[in-house]
Amino acid sequence: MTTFAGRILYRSKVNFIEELTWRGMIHDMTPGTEEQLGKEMTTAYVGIDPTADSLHIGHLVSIMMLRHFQRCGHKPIALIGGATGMIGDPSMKSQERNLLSEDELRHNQECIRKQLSRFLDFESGLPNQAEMANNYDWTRDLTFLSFIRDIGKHITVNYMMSKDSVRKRISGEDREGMSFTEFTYQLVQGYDFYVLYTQKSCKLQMGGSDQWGNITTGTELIRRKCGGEAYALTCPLITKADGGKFGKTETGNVWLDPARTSPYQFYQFWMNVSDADARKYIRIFTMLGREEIGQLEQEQDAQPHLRPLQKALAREVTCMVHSQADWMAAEEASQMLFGAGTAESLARLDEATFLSVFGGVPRFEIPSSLLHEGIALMDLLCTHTQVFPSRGEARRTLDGGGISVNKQKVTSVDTSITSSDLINQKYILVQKGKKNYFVIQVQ
RNA sequence: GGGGAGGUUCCAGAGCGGUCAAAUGGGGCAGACUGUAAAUCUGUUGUCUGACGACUUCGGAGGUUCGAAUCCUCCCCUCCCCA
Repeated sequence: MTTFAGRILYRSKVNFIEELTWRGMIHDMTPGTEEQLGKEMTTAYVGIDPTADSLHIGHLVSIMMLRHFQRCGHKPIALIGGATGMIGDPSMKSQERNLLSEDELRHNQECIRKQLSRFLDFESGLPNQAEMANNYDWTRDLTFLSFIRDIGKHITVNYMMSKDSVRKRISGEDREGMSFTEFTYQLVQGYDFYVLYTQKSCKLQMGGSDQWGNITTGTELIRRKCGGEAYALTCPLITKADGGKFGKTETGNVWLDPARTSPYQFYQFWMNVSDADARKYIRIFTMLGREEIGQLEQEQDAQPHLRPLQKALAREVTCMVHSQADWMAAEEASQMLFGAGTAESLARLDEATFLSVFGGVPRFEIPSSLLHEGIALMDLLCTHTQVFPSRGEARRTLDGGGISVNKQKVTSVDTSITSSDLINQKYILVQKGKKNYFVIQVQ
């Protein structure tokens, strides 16, 4: 049909929209988005809040979108929301944000960039090499006057008020009202899109479905201010089948930084996903193809207790975020902990194996002198280590049969621990509930 | 500026002078059942104590009272309506 070189190049690649569609990653998009992507190499961005120096798995969906985008021959931009992050998006219902200093901001940005480079190509020199931007750079010196003159003039309050995120806050049952700052958020974000559109001819913004209103304010601003055509594409918010929040564990966020969430814990997070969620997540968080996933689903149906989906999911994501070695170590540890591990097999472990198995398990250190006379288990768990935050909680858990030491259930509050309980003369393995392991190491 | 409603333990939300560490629901944690799943059921959910009990909590500061989350005063904050 056409001989235009660019078209042929990009037509030969996987179709981005098709890819995301079968993976269940498309919630909504503006008309013409697919045509735009078929026409030429397109630049798209997603926003990332630099609130910490590590990403967590809540960011992973956006990252995967960018990853697919780049694989399909397009150019991804990761936009660090240094400025917008200070305001707080009303659609997230987030309360006050603390202001980051510029140093912190840059530090976080650098760390995030490193993490992103595992997913995106930032340095091949190819035309669709990924880029990073920070909206603080163009917002910092923006004056209020120029903002309301040059940007605010193009968007009516009526338009802004019609957004769900705004409407929900000013009408309806639990209206809370919103500050001017929050109200302005969509315009500030829209301005980002405008800047990227004019400076990097970025024509598409992607994000979670809660971002739809904010994104379309951007496309609207681009249309009104310079008559340009820009597009929006959102993915469904990741949910859990039981309605809980995705990406949280008892201990909080699941981070990509191994110093914050060990590869073992990371692996365990994915292993513990429910069946229903595993089907959904494996499409979103892994690059596995259709056939492979179909195969795994059949296996899951046939032998659900083997958890092939969870295993594959945990393997793929752990390898992608951490490394193959980390995955193997995590899997080995899991085998030992959840497999047929008994008190005897535990005692038989040599130190090297023990360490490799429990490397990712939270560890506490105590001086060896504590054990000479023997020590009350309660003291050990509450005062000398932080396995439990309070004695009351420790006692309650114990009463409910929730504490095991070296794989053996503890039944008495008066249990004490001595040197003879040490594995390899050095370690004590404590379980809080079935799944939470702690290692106490003697110094 | 005027009028109204309200700030309670992780959240929502009762309590409105003692019987309140504070109902109920959600969430969390643990147990049973299982497949390291879901659903269900059970226990638990301020700190210390083996237990009796002690101590710190109901926006903040004072006050009334034998006794306050509950009454009074001032202050701070939030929301709604009118201007």
